[in-house]
Amino acid sequence: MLGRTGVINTPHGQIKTPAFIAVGTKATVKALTPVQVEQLGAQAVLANAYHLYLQPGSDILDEAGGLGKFMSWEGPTFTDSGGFQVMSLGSGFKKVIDMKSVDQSGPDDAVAPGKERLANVDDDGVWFKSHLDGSKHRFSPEISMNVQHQIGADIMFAFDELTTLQNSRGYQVESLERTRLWAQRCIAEHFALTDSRAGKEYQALFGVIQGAQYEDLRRKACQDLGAMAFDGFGIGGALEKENLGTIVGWCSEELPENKPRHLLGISEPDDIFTAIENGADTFDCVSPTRVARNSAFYTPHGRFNLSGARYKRDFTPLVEDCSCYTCQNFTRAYIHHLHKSKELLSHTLISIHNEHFTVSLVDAARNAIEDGSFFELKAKVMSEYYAGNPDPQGLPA
RNA sequence: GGCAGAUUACCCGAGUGGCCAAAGGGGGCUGACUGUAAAUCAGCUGGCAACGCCUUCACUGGUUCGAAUCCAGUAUCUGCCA
Repeated sequence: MLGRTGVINTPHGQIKTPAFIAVGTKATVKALTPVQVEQLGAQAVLANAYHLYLQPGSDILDEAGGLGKFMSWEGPTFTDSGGFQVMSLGSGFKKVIDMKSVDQSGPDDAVAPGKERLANVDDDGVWFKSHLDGSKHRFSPEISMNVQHQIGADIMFAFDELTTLQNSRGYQVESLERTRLWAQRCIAEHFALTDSRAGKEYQALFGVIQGAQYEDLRRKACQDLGAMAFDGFGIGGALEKENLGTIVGWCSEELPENKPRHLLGISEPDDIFTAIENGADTFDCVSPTRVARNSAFYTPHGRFNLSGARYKRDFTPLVEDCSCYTCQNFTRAYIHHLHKSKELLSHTLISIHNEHFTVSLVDAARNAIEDGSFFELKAKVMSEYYAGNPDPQGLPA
């Protein structure tokens, strides 16, 4: 058991860990007001440097007084570095999943069929083609840090290269070394910027651990970055659901005990428990809100799609005992109707529920660690989540 | 009353002799979504005992080896002239 509880102190308050961080890529948790985000229980919000740099421009956030002030969120904030976009705009995330079983032998920089490559990596940084207007932009460790300092979140991430499962081991090694060098440059730039902004509140920098599914690479990355002056670490990269726990475990064993570990982009209930058990402190994920906009809702018995005709006359809440605003006030039939008639309120109501569900799950795990009932809770959650929905995603085996 | 035109699947709408159970939308149904190019994407959408059969393109009859497509009549609708 590597799971633990703790507290992350930020200029905008504490984060009790384990904690689920709501994703607000473009300085908004999609479809939700900050008041709603707070009331559903989220402790912090994570935005994205690449997106805010393109629109409205990180200088605007700077002028506004920083991310929190700009979006009127008073709690702690994070920014991702734009590293994820190296992959998603580079190889095309959607197609990469499809290609998993198709082509393992192609060139490492292969672009999915029918996709235009919008990012190209070199040792110094990345050329991005804006997904908004096609204009060309340069991101590097230094640029990412400057952008993130302008955005002004409490916790920032180092600029990294996220590889895919299709990349060869050779490429993973090459990429990992690039990410290591970039981490050093991020720290140097971060300190330079921190010095030049004397008097400002302390902002933390997390390094990002890559290394795909390879134990030696993961451990080495942790040792390398763990020795650097980071305030915490993100565990990122291509990982299959089955080895998520194992990989997080390797990282937790190697990384400094006294620094927080954030698992990037994970939120399915089983994954959360696996990750917490293996030492992850915080999480973020787009899933609760994205899936909500496509009408799927989480329940203790699995994830279901509210667009189904079977909910047309279902006058029960999304989840019977749920304490969220949505479940306290609305029925499945009503939200089904909103979704079918394309009313925007469906996005809001389901997002509130899904975020609340995920945040609460992590909160429950935290409490369970404290009173020693973590494994009991995990067993209960896991068995229930799959009982009503034996194979919700074809996983796990 | 006269002249001209229209009628296609749940809706809109292509198709004017065989490659047509019939393009394309919409709607409907199902599924996917894990550091957000995602209010997105994919599949299905006449019936069936289903690699084949049956019933459909307003209705009735006809021409033809073969008709959603051509002809005649009927019905309804739309313009213009009275």
